[in-house]
Amino acid sequence: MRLLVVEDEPEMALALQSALRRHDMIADHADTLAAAMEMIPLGSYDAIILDRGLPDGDGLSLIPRIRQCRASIPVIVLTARGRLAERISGLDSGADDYLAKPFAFEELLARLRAVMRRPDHLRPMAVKLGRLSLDLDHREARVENMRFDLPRRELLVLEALMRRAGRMVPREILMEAVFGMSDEVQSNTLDSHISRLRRKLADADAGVTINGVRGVGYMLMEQI
Amino acid sequence: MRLLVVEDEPEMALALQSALRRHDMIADHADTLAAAMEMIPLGSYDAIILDRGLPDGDGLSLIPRIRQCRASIPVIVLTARGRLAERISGLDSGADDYLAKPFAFEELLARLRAVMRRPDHLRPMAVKLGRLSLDLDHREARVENMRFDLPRRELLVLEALMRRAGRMVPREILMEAVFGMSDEVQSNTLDSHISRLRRKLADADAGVTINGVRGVGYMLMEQI
DNA sequence: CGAAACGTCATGTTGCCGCAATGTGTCGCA
DNA sequence: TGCGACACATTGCGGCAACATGACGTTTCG
Repeated sequence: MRLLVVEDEPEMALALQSALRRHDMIADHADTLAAAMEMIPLGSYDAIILDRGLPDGDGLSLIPRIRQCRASIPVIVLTARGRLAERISGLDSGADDYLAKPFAFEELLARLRAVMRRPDHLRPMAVKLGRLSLDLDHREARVENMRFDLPRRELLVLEALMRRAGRMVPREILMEAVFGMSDEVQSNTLDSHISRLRRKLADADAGVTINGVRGVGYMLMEQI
Repeated sequence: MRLLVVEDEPEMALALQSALRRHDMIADHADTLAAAMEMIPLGSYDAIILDRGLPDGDGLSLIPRIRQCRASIPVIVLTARGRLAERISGLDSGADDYLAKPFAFEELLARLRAVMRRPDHLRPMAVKLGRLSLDLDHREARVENMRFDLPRRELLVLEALMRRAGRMVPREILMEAVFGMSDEVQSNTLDSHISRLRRKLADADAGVTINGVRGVGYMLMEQI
Protein backbone atom coordinates (compact mmCIF):
# COMPACT_ATOMS: atom_id res chain seq x y z
CA MET A 1 0.00 0.00 0.00
CA ARG A 2 1.48 3.25 -1.10
CA LEU A 3 0.33 6.67 0.09
CA LEU A 4 1.22 10.27 -0.41
CA VAL A 5 0.90 12.58 2.59
CA VAL A 6 0.54 16.22 1.58
CA GLU A 7 1.10 18.20 4.76
CA ASP A 8 3.22 21.20 5.58
CA GLU A 9 3.71 20.78 9.31
CA PRO A 10 6.80 18.61 9.69
CA GLU A 11 5.71 17.12 13.02
CA MET A 12 2.32 16.09 11.75
CA ALA A 13 3.80 14.69 8.56
CA LEU A 14 6.40 12.70 10.44
CA ALA A 15 3.84 11.40 12.90
CA LEU A 16 1.58 10.29 10.07
CA GLN A 17 4.39 8.67 8.17
CA SER A 18 5.63 6.67 11.11
CA ALA A 19 2.13 5.70 12.19
CA LEU A 20 1.26 4.55 8.69
CA ARG A 21 4.51 2.79 8.42
CA ARG A 22 3.77 0.92 11.60
CA HIS A 23 0.77 -0.40 9.74
CA ASP A 24 2.91 -1.63 6.89
CA MET A 25 2.22 1.11 4.43
CA ILE A 26 4.66 3.16 2.48
CA ALA A 27 4.03 6.88 2.81
CA ASP A 28 5.83 9.45 0.74
CA HIS A 29 5.64 13.04 1.83
CA ALA A 30 5.14 16.34 0.05
CA ASP A 31 5.01 19.64 1.92
CA THR A 32 3.75 21.87 -0.86
CA LEU A 33 1.20 21.67 -3.65
CA ALA A 34 3.98 22.02 -6.17
CA ALA A 35 5.92 19.12 -4.72
CA ALA A 36 2.78 16.98 -4.64
CA MET A 37 2.02 17.71 -8.27
CA GLU A 38 5.44 16.53 -9.25
CA MET A 39 5.26 13.35 -7.25
CA ILE A 40 1.79 12.17 -8.15
CA PRO A 41 2.37 11.30 -11.79
CA LEU A 42 5.60 9.56 -10.86
CA GLY A 43 4.74 7.36 -7.92
CA SER A 44 1.59 5.36 -8.46
CA TYR A 45 -0.14 5.99 -5.18
CA ASP A 46 -3.03 4.02 -3.81
CA ALA A 47 -4.39 7.03 -1.95
CA ILE A 48 -3.58 10.60 -1.01
CA ILE A 49 -3.94 12.24 2.38
CA LEU A 50 -4.32 15.94 1.87
CA ASP A 51 -4.06 18.93 4.16
CA ARG A 52 -5.81 22.16 3.24
CA GLY A 53 -3.64 24.97 4.58
CA LEU A 54 -0.48 24.65 2.55
CA PRO A 55 2.14 27.34 1.95
CA ASP A 56 1.31 27.63 -1.73
CA GLY A 57 -2.45 27.39 -1.58
CA ASP A 58 -5.51 25.43 -0.49
CA GLY A 59 -5.01 21.69 -0.76
CA LEU A 60 -8.43 21.39 -2.35
CA SER A 61 -7.12 23.03 -5.51
CA LEU A 62 -4.98 19.96 -5.96
CA ILE A 63 -7.91 17.63 -6.42
CA PRO A 64 -9.02 18.65 -9.92
CA ARG A 65 -5.44 18.48 -11.04
CA ILE A 66 -5.10 15.00 -9.59
CA ARG A 67 -8.22 13.91 -11.39
CA GLN A 68 -6.79 15.15 -14.63
CA CYS A 69 -3.82 12.85 -14.66
CA ARG A 70 -5.12 9.83 -12.79
CA ALA A 71 -8.84 9.90 -12.35
CA SER A 72 -9.29 7.32 -9.69
CA ILE A 73 -6.88 7.94 -6.81
CA PRO A 74 -8.84 8.25 -3.59
CA VAL A 75 -8.21 11.49 -1.71
CA ILE A 76 -8.85 11.97 1.97
CA VAL A 77 -8.79 15.55 3.16
CA LEU A 78 -7.39 15.88 6.66
CA THR A 79 -7.59 19.37 8.04
CA ALA A 80 -8.32 21.65 10.94
CA ARG A 81 -11.02 23.38 8.93
CA GLY A 82 -13.85 21.14 10.02
CA ARG A 83 -16.93 23.36 9.94
CA LEU A 84 -19.96 22.01 8.13
CA ALA A 85 -19.69 24.32 5.13
CA GLU A 86 -16.01 23.46 4.79
CA ARG A 87 -16.71 19.75 4.92
CA ILE A 88 -19.31 20.11 2.19
CA SER A 89 -17.16 22.23 -0.07
CA GLY A 90 -14.31 19.82 0.49
CA LEU A 91 -16.31 16.81 -0.56
CA ASP A 92 -17.71 18.72 -3.50
CA SER A 93 -14.24 19.58 -4.68
CA GLY A 94 -13.80 15.93 -5.39
CA ALA A 95 -12.44 14.51 -2.17
CA ASP A 96 -13.48 10.99 -1.35
CA ASP A 97 -13.59 11.64 2.36
CA TYR A 98 -13.10 14.51 4.76
CA LEU A 99 -11.77 14.15 8.27
CA ALA A 100 -11.41 17.06 10.68
CA LYS A 101 -8.47 17.51 13.03
CA PRO A 102 -8.16 16.61 15.79
CA PHE A 103 -8.85 13.07 14.74
CA ALA A 104 -8.28 9.55 15.97
CA PHE A 105 -5.64 7.79 13.96
CA GLU A 106 -7.72 4.64 14.12
CA GLU A 107 -10.49 6.45 12.30
CA LEU A 108 -8.13 7.64 9.61
CA LEU A 109 -7.07 4.05 9.12
CA ALA A 110 -10.65 2.87 8.90
CA ARG A 111 -11.50 5.58 6.38
CA LEU A 112 -8.43 4.70 4.36
CA ARG A 113 -9.53 1.12 4.24
CA ALA A 114 -13.04 2.16 3.26
CA VAL A 115 -11.89 4.51 0.57
CA MET A 116 -9.57 1.98 -0.95
CA ARG A 117 -12.21 -0.67 -1.07
CA ARG A 118 -14.07 1.48 -3.55
CA PRO A 119 -14.88 -0.15 -6.84
CA ASP A 120 -12.57 2.14 -8.75
CA HIS A 121 -9.82 0.22 -7.20
CA LEU A 122 -11.57 -3.11 -7.45
CA ARG A 123 -9.69 -4.31 -4.48
CA PRO A 124 -10.92 -7.47 -2.85
CA MET A 125 -10.53 -7.40 0.90
CA ALA A 126 -8.90 -10.77 0.95
CA VAL A 127 -7.02 -12.68 -1.67
CA LYS A 128 -6.43 -16.37 -1.70
CA LEU A 129 -4.08 -18.43 -3.79
CA GLY A 130 -3.08 -22.00 -3.15
CA ARG A 131 -3.03 -22.54 0.60
CA LEU A 132 -2.03 -18.93 1.14
CA SER A 133 -4.46 -16.16 1.93
CA LEU A 134 -3.84 -12.50 2.56
CA ASP A 135 -6.21 -10.17 4.37
CA LEU A 136 -5.46 -6.83 2.81
CA ASP A 137 -7.40 -4.94 5.43
CA HIS A 138 -5.62 -6.35 8.43
CA ARG A 139 -2.33 -6.92 6.66
CA GLU A 140 -2.08 -10.46 7.79
CA ALA A 141 -1.14 -13.53 5.84
CA ARG A 142 -2.20 -17.06 6.57
CA VAL A 143 -1.36 -20.51 5.30
CA GLU A 144 -4.53 -22.50 5.73
CA ASN A 145 -5.39 -21.28 9.21
CA MET A 146 -1.91 -20.80 10.53
CA ARG A 147 -0.65 -17.27 10.87
CA PHE A 148 2.16 -16.56 8.49
CA ASP A 149 4.09 -13.62 9.86
CA LEU A 150 6.40 -11.71 7.61
CA PRO A 151 8.72 -8.75 8.03
CA ARG A 152 7.47 -5.48 6.65
CA ARG A 153 9.25 -5.43 3.31
CA GLU A 154 8.51 -9.01 2.53
CA LEU A 155 4.87 -8.44 3.33
CA LEU A 156 4.86 -5.51 0.91
CA VAL A 157 6.34 -7.69 -1.80
CA LEU A 158 3.79 -10.38 -1.15
CA GLU A 159 0.97 -7.86 -1.13
CA ALA A 160 2.00 -6.36 -4.43
CA LEU A 161 2.26 -9.81 -5.94
CA MET A 162 -1.02 -11.08 -4.55
CA ARG A 163 -2.92 -8.04 -5.68
CA ARG A 164 -2.09 -9.21 -9.15
CA ALA A 165 -1.87 -12.91 -8.48
CA GLY A 166 -1.35 -14.88 -11.64
CA ARG A 167 -0.21 -11.87 -13.60
CA MET A 168 3.18 -10.42 -14.34
CA VAL A 169 4.24 -7.63 -12.04
CA PRO A 170 6.96 -5.56 -13.67
CA ARG A 171 10.03 -5.10 -11.57
CA GLU A 172 9.57 -1.37 -11.65
CA ILE A 173 6.10 -1.58 -10.14
CA LEU A 174 7.37 -3.86 -7.41
CA MET A 175 10.15 -1.47 -6.58
CA GLU A 176 7.67 1.34 -6.18
CA ALA A 177 5.35 -0.77 -4.08
CA VAL A 178 8.05 -1.90 -1.69
CA PHE A 179 10.25 1.13 -1.39
CA GLY A 180 8.77 4.57 -1.70
CA MET A 181 10.37 6.89 -4.14
CA SER A 182 12.12 8.61 -1.28
CA ASP A 183 14.44 5.72 -0.61
CA GLU A 184 16.35 4.94 -3.71
CA VAL A 185 17.79 1.49 -3.66
CA GLN A 186 20.54 0.84 -6.10
CA SER A 187 21.42 -2.76 -5.69
CA ASN A 188 19.64 -6.05 -5.78
CA THR A 189 17.74 -5.50 -2.57
CA LEU A 190 14.48 -6.52 -4.14
CA ASP A 191 16.03 -9.78 -5.24
CA SER A 192 17.04 -10.46 -1.67
CA HIS A 193 13.53 -9.99 -0.44
CA ILE A 194 12.16 -12.16 -3.21
CA SER A 195 14.66 -14.81 -2.31
CA ARG A 196 13.86 -14.74 1.39
CA LEU A 197 10.15 -14.71 0.64
CA ARG A 198 10.52 -17.69 -1.66
CA ARG A 199 12.23 -19.68 1.02
CA LYS A 200 9.58 -18.87 3.60
CA LEU A 201 6.77 -19.69 1.22
CA ALA A 202 8.39 -23.01 0.48
CA ASP A 203 9.10 -23.79 4.14
CA ALA A 204 5.51 -23.04 5.06
CA ASP A 205 4.33 -25.13 2.14
CA ALA A 206 2.09 -22.30 1.01
CA GLY A 207 1.25 -23.87 -2.32
CA VAL A 208 2.39 -20.89 -4.33
CA THR A 209 5.54 -20.04 -6.24
CA ILE A 210 7.14 -16.84 -7.35
CA ASN A 211 8.19 -17.04 -10.96
CA GLY A 212 10.66 -14.58 -12.32
CA VAL A 213 10.65 -13.51 -15.93
CA ARG A 214 13.96 -12.21 -17.03
CA GLY A 215 13.96 -8.55 -17.95
CA VAL A 216 10.35 -8.04 -16.91
CA GLY A 217 9.49 -8.86 -13.34
CA TYR A 218 7.87 -11.47 -11.12
CA MET A 219 4.64 -13.37 -10.90
CA LEU A 220 2.92 -15.26 -8.13
CA MET A 221 1.45 -18.58 -9.25
CA GLU A 222 -0.32 -21.48 -7.69
CA GLN A 223 1.95 -24.44 -7.42
CA ILE A 224 1.47 -27.35 -9.75
CA MET B 1 -30.10 8.83 -9.60
CA ARG B 2 -31.76 5.97 -7.78
CA LEU B 3 -31.30 5.31 -4.08
CA LEU B 4 -32.48 2.85 -1.49
CA VAL B 5 -33.09 4.14 2.00
CA VAL B 6 -33.01 1.40 4.61
CA GLU B 7 -34.51 2.93 7.74
CA ASP B 8 -37.12 1.75 10.19
CA GLU B 9 -38.36 5.03 11.60
CA PRO B 10 -41.15 6.18 9.29
CA GLU B 11 -40.65 9.89 9.94
CA MET B 12 -36.96 9.80 9.20
CA ALA B 13 -37.50 7.70 6.11
CA LEU B 14 -40.14 10.03 4.80
CA ALA B 15 -38.07 13.10 5.50
CA LEU B 16 -35.11 11.61 3.66
CA GLN B 17 -37.21 10.53 0.72
CA SER B 18 -38.80 13.92 0.23
CA ALA B 19 -35.53 15.76 0.72
CA LEU B 20 -33.79 13.54 -1.78
CA ARG B 21 -36.63 13.93 -4.22
CA ARG B 22 -36.28 17.66 -3.98
CA HIS B 23 -32.78 17.11 -5.29
CA ASP B 24 -33.99 15.10 -8.23
CA MET B 25 -33.24 11.69 -6.89
CA ILE B 26 -35.49 8.70 -6.68
CA ALA B 27 -35.45 7.05 -3.28
CA ASP B 28 -37.08 3.71 -2.56
CA HIS B 29 -37.60 2.71 1.01
CA ALA B 30 -37.13 -0.50 2.94
CA ASP B 31 -37.82 -0.75 6.65
CA THR B 32 -36.27 -4.10 7.38
CA LEU B 33 -33.19 -6.02 6.35
CA ALA B 34 -35.37 -8.65 4.75
CA ALA B 35 -37.19 -6.10 2.63
CA ALA B 36 -33.90 -4.50 1.59
CA MET B 37 -32.47 -7.82 0.52
CA GLU B 38 -35.44 -8.40 -1.73
CA MET B 39 -35.31 -4.99 -3.29
CA ILE B 40 -31.60 -4.71 -3.99
CA PRO B 41 -31.32 -7.33 -6.73
CA LEU B 42 -34.45 -5.96 -8.39
CA GLY B 43 -34.04 -2.23 -8.53
CA SER B 44 -30.65 -1.21 -9.80
CA TYR B 45 -29.67 1.30 -7.19
CA ASP B 46 -26.86 3.79 -7.50
CA ALA B 47 -26.32 3.95 -3.76
CA ILE B 48 -27.76 2.73 -0.47
CA ILE B 49 -28.35 4.73 2.68
CA LEU B 50 -28.34 2.38 5.60
CA ASP B 51 -29.48 2.66 9.17
CA ARG B 52 -28.02 0.36 11.78
CA GLY B 53 -30.74 -0.28 14.30
CA LEU B 54 -33.32 -2.21 12.35
CA PRO B 55 -36.06 -4.48 13.69
CA ASP B 56 -34.50 -7.61 12.27
CA GLY B 57 -30.83 -6.87 12.96
CA ASP B 58 -27.90 -4.55 12.58
CA GLY B 59 -27.82 -2.84 9.20
CA LEU B 60 -24.13 -3.57 8.93
CA SER B 61 -24.89 -7.24 8.40
CA LEU B 62 -26.46 -6.25 5.12
CA ILE B 63 -23.22 -5.03 3.63
CA PRO B 64 -21.50 -8.35 2.98
CA ARG B 65 -24.71 -9.61 1.44
CA ILE B 66 -24.90 -6.59 -0.81
CA ARG B 67 -21.33 -7.10 -1.90
CA GLN B 68 -22.11 -10.65 -2.82
CA CYS B 69 -24.69 -9.85 -5.44
CA ARG B 70 -23.50 -6.50 -6.70
CA ALA B 71 -20.04 -5.65 -5.50
CA SER B 72 -19.98 -2.04 -6.43
CA ILE B 73 -22.98 -0.28 -4.87
CA PRO B 74 -21.79 2.47 -2.55
CA VAL B 75 -23.23 2.24 0.97
CA ILE B 76 -23.51 5.15 3.37
CA VAL B 77 -24.28 4.22 6.93
CA LEU B 78 -26.47 6.79 8.64
CA THR B 79 -27.02 6.09 12.28
CA ALA B 80 -27.29 7.38 15.81
CA ARG B 81 -24.46 5.09 16.83
CA GLY B 82 -21.67 7.54 16.19
CA ARG B 83 -19.00 6.69 18.70
CA LEU B 84 -15.50 6.28 17.38
CA ALA B 85 -15.38 2.51 17.78
CA GLU B 86 -18.72 2.23 16.04
CA ARG B 87 -17.59 4.40 13.15
CA ILE B 88 -14.52 2.25 12.71
CA SER B 89 -16.35 -1.04 12.84
CA GLY B 90 -18.91 0.39 10.43
CA LEU B 91 -16.33 1.38 7.87
CA ASP B 92 -14.56 -1.91 8.32
CA SER B 93 -17.73 -3.80 7.62
CA GLY B 94 -17.49 -2.49 4.10
CA ALA B 95 -19.38 0.77 4.24
CA ASP B 96 -18.15 3.50 1.94
CA ASP B 97 -18.98 6.26 4.38
CA TYR B 98 -20.35 6.66 7.88
CA LEU B 99 -22.38 9.61 9.03
CA ALA B 100 -23.66 10.02 12.58
CA LYS B 101 -27.08 11.38 13.48
CA PRO B 102 -27.87 14.12 14.02
CA PHE B 103 -26.51 15.23 10.71
CA ALA B 104 -26.90 18.10 8.27
CA PHE B 105 -28.77 17.04 5.19
CA GLU B 106 -26.38 19.11 3.12
CA GLU B 107 -23.54 16.98 4.34
CA LEU B 108 -25.33 13.78 3.43
CA LEU B 109 -25.80 15.16 -0.05
CA ALA B 110 -22.15 16.06 -0.31
CA ARG B 111 -21.11 12.62 0.85
CA LEU B 112 -23.50 11.03 -1.61
CA ARG B 113 -21.97 13.03 -4.40
CA ALA B 114 -18.49 12.09 -3.27
CA VAL B 115 -19.33 8.43 -3.07
CA MET B 116 -21.02 8.31 -6.43
CA ARG B 117 -18.51 10.33 -8.31
CA ARG B 118 -16.98 7.42 -10.03
CA PRO B 119 -14.98 8.00 -13.14
CA ASP B 120 -15.50 4.99 -15.33
CA HIS B 121 -12.43 2.99 -14.87
CA LEU B 122 -10.85 2.77 -18.24
CA ARG B 123 -9.62 -0.70 -18.89
CA PRO B 124 -6.00 -1.17 -19.70
CA MET B 125 -5.67 -1.03 -23.42
CA ALA B 126 -5.73 -4.54 -24.75
CA VAL B 127 -5.55 -5.88 -28.27
CA LYS B 128 -6.91 -9.18 -29.42
CA LEU B 129 -6.41 -11.18 -32.58
CA GLY B 130 -7.28 -14.80 -33.10
CA ARG B 131 -6.81 -16.60 -29.82
CA LEU B 132 -4.05 -14.20 -28.90
CA SER B 133 -4.50 -11.14 -26.72
CA LEU B 134 -1.99 -8.61 -25.54
CA ASP B 135 -2.27 -6.34 -22.54
CA LEU B 136 -0.18 -3.37 -23.49
CA ASP B 137 -0.18 -1.95 -20.00
CA HIS B 138 1.27 -4.97 -18.32
CA ARG B 139 3.24 -6.11 -21.33
CA GLU B 140 1.74 -9.51 -21.06
CA ALA B 141 0.42 -11.81 -23.75
CA ARG B 142 -2.16 -14.54 -23.47
CA VAL B 143 -3.48 -17.32 -25.68
CA GLU B 144 -7.07 -17.76 -24.66
CA ASN B 145 -6.56 -17.60 -20.94
CA MET B 146 -3.18 -19.21 -20.81
CA ARG B 147 -0.23 -16.98 -20.12
CA PHE B 148 2.12 -16.72 -23.03
CA ASP B 149 5.51 -15.66 -21.78
CA LEU B 150 7.96 -14.11 -24.17
CA PRO B 151 11.44 -12.69 -23.85
CA ARG B 152 11.68 -8.95 -23.97
CA ARG B 153 12.68 -8.48 -27.59
CA GLU B 154 10.15 -10.93 -28.93
CA LEU B 155 7.44 -9.26 -26.92
CA LEU B 156 8.43 -5.94 -28.45
CA VAL B 157 8.14 -7.42 -31.92
CA LEU B 158 4.75 -8.84 -31.12
CA GLU B 159 3.59 -5.58 -29.61
CA ALA B 160 4.63 -3.59 -32.65
CA LEU B 161 2.87 -6.05 -34.91
CA MET B 162 -0.31 -6.21 -32.87
CA ARG B 163 -0.64 -2.47 -32.68
CA ARG B 164 -0.96 -2.59 -36.42
CA ALA B 165 -2.60 -5.98 -36.73
CA GLY B 166 -3.71 -6.75 -40.27
CA ARG B 167 -1.58 -4.03 -41.77
CA MET B 168 1.87 -4.11 -43.23
CA VAL B 169 4.57 -3.01 -40.85
CA PRO B 170 7.65 -1.80 -42.71
CA ARG B 171 10.86 -3.34 -41.60
CA GLU B 172 12.27 0.02 -40.56
CA ILE B 173 9.38 0.69 -38.21
CA LEU B 174 9.86 -2.68 -36.62
CA MET B 175 13.54 -2.12 -36.19
CA GLU B 176 12.86 1.12 -34.42
CA ALA B 177 10.22 -0.43 -32.19
CA VAL B 178 12.41 -3.34 -31.14
CA PHE B 179 15.81 -1.74 -30.90
CA GLY B 180 15.80 1.93 -30.12
CA MET B 181 17.13 4.16 -32.78
CA SER B 182 20.20 4.32 -30.61
CA ASP B 183 21.36 0.78 -31.11
CA GLU B 184 22.55 0.00 -34.56
CA VAL B 185 22.08 -3.62 -35.40
CA GLN B 186 24.03 -4.74 -38.34
CA SER B 187 22.84 -8.21 -39.06
CA ASN B 188 19.65 -10.14 -39.37
CA THR B 189 18.85 -10.02 -35.70
CA LEU B 190 15.28 -8.97 -36.35
CA ASP B 191 14.79 -12.00 -38.54
CA SER B 192 15.96 -14.19 -35.70
CA HIS B 193 13.36 -12.77 -33.40
CA ILE B 194 10.64 -13.07 -35.98
CA SER B 195 11.57 -16.65 -36.52
CA ARG B 196 11.59 -17.59 -32.88
CA LEU B 197 8.35 -15.76 -32.38
CA ARG B 198 6.72 -17.63 -35.25
CA ARG B 199 7.67 -20.93 -33.76
CA LYS B 200 6.29 -20.03 -30.36
CA LEU B 201 3.06 -18.71 -31.81
CA ALA B 202 2.63 -21.94 -33.73
CA ASP B 203 3.48 -24.13 -30.76
CA ALA B 204 0.98 -22.29 -28.61
CA ASP B 205 -1.61 -22.51 -31.37
CA ALA B 206 -2.27 -18.82 -31.08
CA GLY B 207 -4.38 -18.60 -34.23
CA VAL B 208 -2.26 -15.91 -35.81
CA THR B 209 0.50 -15.90 -38.41
CA ILE B 210 3.27 -13.55 -39.26
CA ASN B 211 3.46 -13.00 -42.98
CA GLY B 212 6.59 -11.58 -44.48
CA VAL B 213 6.51 -9.55 -47.68
CA ARG B 214 9.73 -9.41 -49.53
CA GLY B 215 11.32 -5.97 -49.58
CA VAL B 216 8.66 -4.39 -47.37
CA GLY B 217 8.20 -5.85 -43.92
CA TYR B 218 5.88 -8.04 -41.90
CA MET B 219 2.23 -8.33 -41.14
CA LEU B 220 0.31 -10.11 -38.37
CA MET B 221 -2.81 -11.89 -39.60
CA GLU B 222 -5.50 -14.07 -38.17
CA GLN B 223 -5.03 -17.63 -39.25
CA ILE B 224 -7.37 -19.04 -41.84
C1' DC C 1 21.19 -4.46 24.81
C1' DG C 2 19.86 -8.36 21.97
C1' DA C 3 17.29 -10.04 18.11
C1' DA C 4 15.16 -9.38 13.93
C1' DA C 5 15.16 -7.02 9.70
C1' DC C 6 17.31 -4.64 6.18
C1' DG C 7 20.61 -3.23 2.60
C1' DT C 8 24.83 -4.52 0.30
C1' DC C 9 28.37 -7.46 -1.58
C1' DA C 10 30.24 -11.53 -3.73
C1' DT C 11 29.70 -15.59 -6.22
C1' DG C 12 27.43 -18.98 -8.97
C1' DT C 13 23.92 -19.81 -12.59
C1' DT C 14 20.66 -19.04 -16.25
C1' DG C 15 18.98 -17.90 -20.47
C1' DC C 16 18.45 -13.88 -23.75
C1' DC C 17 20.40 -11.74 -27.59
C1' DG C 18 23.18 -10.68 -31.23
C1' DC C 19 25.82 -12.82 -34.68
C1' DA C 20 26.89 -15.66 -38.42
C1' DA C 21 26.57 -19.85 -41.13
C1' DT C 22 23.58 -22.24 -43.82
C1' DG C 23 19.11 -23.37 -45.97
C1' DT C 24 15.03 -21.95 -48.87
C1' DG C 25 12.29 -19.53 -51.81
C1' DT C 26 11.73 -15.63 -55.23
C1' DC C 27 12.83 -12.75 -58.90
C1' DG C 28 15.45 -10.97 -62.91
C1' DC C 29 17.69 -11.85 -66.96
C1' DA C 30 19.30 -14.05 -70.96
C1' DT D 1 13.95 -22.63 -68.71
C1' DG D 2 18.23 -22.44 -66.24
C1' DC D 3 21.21 -19.80 -63.46
C1' DG D 4 22.67 -16.69 -60.14
C1' DA D 5 21.73 -12.87 -57.00
C1' DC D 6 19.24 -11.48 -53.34
C1' DA D 7 16.07 -11.38 -49.36
C1' DC D 8 14.35 -13.85 -45.88
C1' DA D 9 14.23 -18.26 -42.65
C1' DT D 10 16.21 -21.12 -39.41
C1' DT D 11 19.36 -22.77 -36.11
C1' DG D 12 23.55 -23.21 -33.15
C1' DC D 13 26.71 -20.83 -30.34
C1' DG D 14 29.24 -17.69 -27.21
C1' DG D 15 29.22 -13.46 -24.45
C1' DC D 16 27.16 -11.14 -21.08
C1' DA D 17 23.72 -9.10 -18.29
C1' DA D 18 20.16 -10.32 -15.21
C1' DC D 19 18.89 -13.22 -11.64
C1' DA D 20 19.51 -16.46 -7.34
C1' DT D 21 21.36 -17.10 -3.07
C1' DG D 22 24.21 -17.09 0.98
C1' DA D 23 27.08 -14.22 3.98
C1' DC D 24 27.99 -9.94 6.39
C1' DG D 25 27.66 -5.37 8.55
C1' DT D 26 24.38 -1.88 9.87
C1' DT D 27 20.09 -0.25 11.45
C1' DT D 28 15.82 -0.53 13.86
C1' DC D 29 12.88 -1.79 17.43
C1' DG D 30 11.21 -3.83 21.58
